[in-house]
Amino acid sequence: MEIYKSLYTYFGPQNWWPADTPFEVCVGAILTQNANWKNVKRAIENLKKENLLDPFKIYKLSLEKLTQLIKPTGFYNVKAKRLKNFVKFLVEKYQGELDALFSKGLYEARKELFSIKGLGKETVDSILLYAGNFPIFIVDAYTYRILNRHLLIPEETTYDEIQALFMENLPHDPKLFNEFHALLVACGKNFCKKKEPLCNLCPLNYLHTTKHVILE
DNA sequence: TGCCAGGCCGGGT
DNA sequence: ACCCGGCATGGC
Repeated sequence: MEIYKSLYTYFGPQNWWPADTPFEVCVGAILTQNANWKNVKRAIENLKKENLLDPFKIYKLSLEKLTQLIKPTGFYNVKAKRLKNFVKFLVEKYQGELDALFSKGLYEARKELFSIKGLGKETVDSILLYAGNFPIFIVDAYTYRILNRHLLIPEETTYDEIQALFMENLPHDPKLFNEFHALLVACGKNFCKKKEPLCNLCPLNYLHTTKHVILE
């Protein structure tokens, strides 16, 4: 919470996820896998321009056409298949309705999403939090690097451990988890980059100097 | 200009 | 059970 406040004070509200619909969140979550968000925006624009940002339309779209449209995100061949896997799941199992999936509850929906090839932990959790509004904390490369660099976690810490760390120390509030993750990304983009081992301007700078051990 | 981005899978130890 | 190469474009 301390960290959250520091980040919020510095960066302000992030207004995530940048999308018009829950389905757009899901598409963005898949396309942003190890990709620059600006490239993802371009790909989503391509889909919107042709009015294809819809589960049934992507379901019917040819793989080749889909591949062309999402090219800017990189890894377009695998991502096109992943999108296809996702919409196939959604259309054939839930009539294309995300709400039907989400009505199963957080952990059942999470299990279902994991069964889709190409959706890993971060992608699934992003869908659950930002499209489903479920209180699940997302861990990503920024989260890991920021915590590790400020000596809050050792190198070998896993996704599940980091997620548990947040979820055991914070109220399960989707609004809080939403903002917190977005703030960590903002911090990571601006300060805790791979270069620059020490981030003097980082609003979390105080953490490793004052030997904070816990996340509260 | 080279390194990196809001990961994930599959094959090899 | 880990470890690592492959996937690939555009930003800065």
